Amino acid sequence: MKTLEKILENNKVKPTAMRLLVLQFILRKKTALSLSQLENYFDNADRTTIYRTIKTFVEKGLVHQIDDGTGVTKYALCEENCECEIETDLHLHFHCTKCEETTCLTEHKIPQINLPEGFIAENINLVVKGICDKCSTS
Amino acid sequence: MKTLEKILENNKVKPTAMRLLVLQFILRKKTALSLSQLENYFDNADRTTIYRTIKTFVEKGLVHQIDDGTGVTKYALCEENCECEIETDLHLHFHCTKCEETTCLTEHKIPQINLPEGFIAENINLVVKGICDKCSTS
DNA sequence: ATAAGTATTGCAACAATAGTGCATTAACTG
DNA sequence: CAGTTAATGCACTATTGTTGCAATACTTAT
Ligand SMILES: [Mn+2]
Ligand SMILES: [Mn+2]
Ligand SMILES: [Zn+2]
Ligand SMILES: [Zn+2]
Repeated sequence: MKTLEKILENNKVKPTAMRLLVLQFILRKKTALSLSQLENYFDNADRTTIYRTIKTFVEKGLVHQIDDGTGVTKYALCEENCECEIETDLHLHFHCTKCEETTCLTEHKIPQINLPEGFIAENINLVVKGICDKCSTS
Repeated sequence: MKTLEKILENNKVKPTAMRLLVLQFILRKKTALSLSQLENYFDNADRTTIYRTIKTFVEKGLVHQIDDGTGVTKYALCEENCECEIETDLHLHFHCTKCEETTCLTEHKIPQINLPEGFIAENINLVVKGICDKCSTS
């Protein structure tokens, strides 16, 4: 069980108060989160600070961004030793249309995609929409 | 070769002047387009009218929306007898990071995705980013 | 310990996209 | 032609994301 400070230091991020709080929030949450969720939770913190905190986390490879098709960027913790690019990861994401939560399916890698002649793939984003496990069994 | 009017009527859309012009523009363009591209092209037309024209086209199944990960929704003509949902289609989309054009790869269907227990898929969006055929051969 | 330099934060402002309310105009129906 | 419905134009709003800059906090060298 690593401390919050250790996690930040391992990713070469200086552990400031705000960064520790944001990291704690991300760690506790099992699904991906948006900036506005953080803004609502830390309602006396500055919007820009939260924005730049997440930006730093993304740049340092601590979290990855997810475009789940809702128009709002989501963020989730990277796996340990994760090799994901800055923009996306190789695993697929699930967006539940009922609870509106976005989940990283880290075990489910994106299958091989074959493209027409001349197209060169650099990055792939695969988002499945539907009903998540929690919502389907309740 | 169908006339523009026929295409609209087949989709139960009344052929107004603006709708015909927008449809013509979409038909001529081989790649997906954004609202701002339409706004720039029809620079004396009202933004809202263009917005609602596209919205009507989407609702009537004439075009489908594409979330290509750029943050700007793109629109492209549906194939004939296309069974695509309102939001997305079953084929994959390619976004070129060089020319910034988004292409429908209508022949390339999204492969079967298996999900963890309890997750129910309703819709899948797969976007590949990279270099398109035109940009890779020039 | 102090001063200088660097990193972080807070505030204000901006831009782009998306969307709504409502009055006006055009088209259609009897 | 009058009455009804549909489409358009204008103004305004909301949200997300982003930047500039001044004020703090933190670090490092004298
Ligand atoms: Mn993920
Ligand atoms: Mn398409
Ligand atoms: Zn759910
Ligand atoms: Zn290209």
